[in-house]
Amino acid sequence: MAKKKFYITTAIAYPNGRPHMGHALEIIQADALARLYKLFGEDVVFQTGTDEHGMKNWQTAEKEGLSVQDFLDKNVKVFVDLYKILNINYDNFIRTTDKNVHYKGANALWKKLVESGDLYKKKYKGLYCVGCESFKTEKELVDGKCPNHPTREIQVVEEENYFFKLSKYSKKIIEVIKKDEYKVVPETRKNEILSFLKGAKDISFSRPKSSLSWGIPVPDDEDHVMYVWCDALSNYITGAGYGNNEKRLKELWPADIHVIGKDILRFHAAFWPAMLMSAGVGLPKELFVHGFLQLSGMKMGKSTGNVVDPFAQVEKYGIDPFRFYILGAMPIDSDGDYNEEAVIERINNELVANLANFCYRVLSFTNKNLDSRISTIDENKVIDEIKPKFDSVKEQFEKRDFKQAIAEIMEVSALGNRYFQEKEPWKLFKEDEEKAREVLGTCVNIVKCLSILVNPIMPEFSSEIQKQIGVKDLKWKDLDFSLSDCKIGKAKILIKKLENIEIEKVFPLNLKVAQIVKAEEHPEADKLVVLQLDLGEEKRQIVAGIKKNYSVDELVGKKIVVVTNLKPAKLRGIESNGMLLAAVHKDDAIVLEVKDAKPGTQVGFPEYENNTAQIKIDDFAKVKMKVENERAVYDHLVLKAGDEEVIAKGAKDGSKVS
RNA sequence: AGCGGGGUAGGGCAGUCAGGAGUGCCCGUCGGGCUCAUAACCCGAAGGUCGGUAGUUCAAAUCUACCCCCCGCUACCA
Repeated sequence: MAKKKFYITTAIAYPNGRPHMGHALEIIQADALARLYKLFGEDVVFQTGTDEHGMKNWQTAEKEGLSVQDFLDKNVKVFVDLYKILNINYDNFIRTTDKNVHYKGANALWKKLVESGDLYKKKYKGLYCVGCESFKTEKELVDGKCPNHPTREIQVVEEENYFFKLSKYSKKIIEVIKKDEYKVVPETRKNEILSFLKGAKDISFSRPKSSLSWGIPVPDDEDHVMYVWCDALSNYITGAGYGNNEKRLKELWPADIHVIGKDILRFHAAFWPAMLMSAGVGLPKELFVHGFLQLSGMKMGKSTGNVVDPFAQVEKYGIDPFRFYILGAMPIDSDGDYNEEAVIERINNELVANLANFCYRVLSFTNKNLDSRISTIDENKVIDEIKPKFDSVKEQFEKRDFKQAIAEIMEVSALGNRYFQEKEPWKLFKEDEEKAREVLGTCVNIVKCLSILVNPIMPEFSSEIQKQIGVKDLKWKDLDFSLSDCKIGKAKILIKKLENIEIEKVFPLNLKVAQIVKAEEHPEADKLVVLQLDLGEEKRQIVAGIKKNYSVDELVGKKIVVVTNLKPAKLRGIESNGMLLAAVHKDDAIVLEVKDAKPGTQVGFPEYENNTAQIKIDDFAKVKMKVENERAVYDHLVLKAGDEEVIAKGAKDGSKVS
């Protein structure tokens, strides 16, 4: 029998829109693992793909005026393009709309579950929200309404669906997860799923064709379509040959690692193993669950045009540095942070200054002063210090802690830098060339080892360094100091320090100075006042909730700050076209004012661009501005109208500005 | 509100599960060294009541209980 291959997968992406940073994160992590196990000498098969059924895809396609298939083809291509740009070395790309491979496999799996007696039909009566297109539980409702669509009525809908006996398997699954036969990494996720499994109920496994037409038909029952579990999760085995290529399946399955995000833990650590058990298929060995990337400083979302686009980021920072940052940004058991200032900092001060510079420094020195030749190396202290690091790096990789693995690698090059400094070869080579050759021999070997260690993270950099040394395709077992009496190639700078990079910072609000020309009490409300404003070029009417704090008379003539890009709304029947800014602390509200600035003057922060796109009230609520010293402060910057600081007179420090 | 994450030096983090002198990393600041290298590298210093209170203990950043504060998600969520 052929040797078992090392099979690693990512979750399949839902190609309903463009790929975002999260997709980049997951595929980079999986790719790094795939490369790691190749270094270890495994025969790796790496699969990714797309999850193409479901109402959302269907609807979005319709909205764009395309046939579903055209829509999907178009979107999937963008994912494939991204993976190419990211230097992702996958072997198989599975699409759930693939009739030859996937449909066959999914059908085979369904039939197996039927044979095991684990699928049964049940009438399901549920509370259905048309807005969400999904069933809600009693608990999720707020005052009997869907929290996301409070204006719509919840309908009681009765459907007949197939159900899968998850409950039958929950005990067994708890066992295998506890024993690490199905290893859930990290620990926190393992605990989480174990507590979920205790109360696991059977799951709905199909949808009537009438409510979900875009999916795989249930075998022998035309009225039903498979729900996402059998349709999507099954990709891991169908792509490996289940139901379509038994020989291949034997080589690949069980999967060695599934890489997924924390949001789909339940499906992979509970539903999926239960399905496999029911079908009599072995379980995957490991489930590696990553957190999310928080896009700090720019988390305003789509409406403000502030989405971080992985394509643009790679373009800006380069593939390897981007991979380096992404992998280094994720703590093993919590969310990571992506912000461009940190990206630049880490690339410049760690990647370039420490590691890349060490490589160049060593190789170019050897080129220039030693005729590119190194000799045998002495037994020496630095080697003893470095050798144990190889195991530490491996250990961290095996824990899937890329962040720590990178930290360990950086220590190797830091040790190299220190050694170079101590030995002062730039002096030594003038007095004792042979001695200098030994020192550089040691250094070149360190560079060689670094090129191996760093390979899963930065494949391009790794192979380029090896090229410069004159070696190729080194594996983990080549981590040694055996390179001697040889000539190296020409040194080149591979990763440059980033300078003059512009980080586009957008302040989500478009603020202007407005003078109150008229103020009246709102006839229908006891908290609101209606203000007529002069904004220089234009007039506006806004409604503000400050009746308790100000009389209408004292408001007239004030020059205040108004949000001008807010979607207009009617408040108790009167249209409000904007919102004034005030410092709010409990029941106090103090209006932000300016003295000299003319009506219509742009208000903002010179460091930020002002967003002009219209935003919704929820987006506005996300803007964190606070009072410090009677000034409005955002990101440590003081809000200004031209040169003039905007004042909230008498406002307490820490008051929210809203 | 529910769920999740967090509060450790001026900023950003690791350390906490298996308690043992505040140990460490990156940036910033200050001082020194080096000049091979991408103004990179090396050495050193200043800077902390480890969110609070109470407890367990010979010993608590770490364990227990209670409390306070921040953030994220319910949405393009991998």
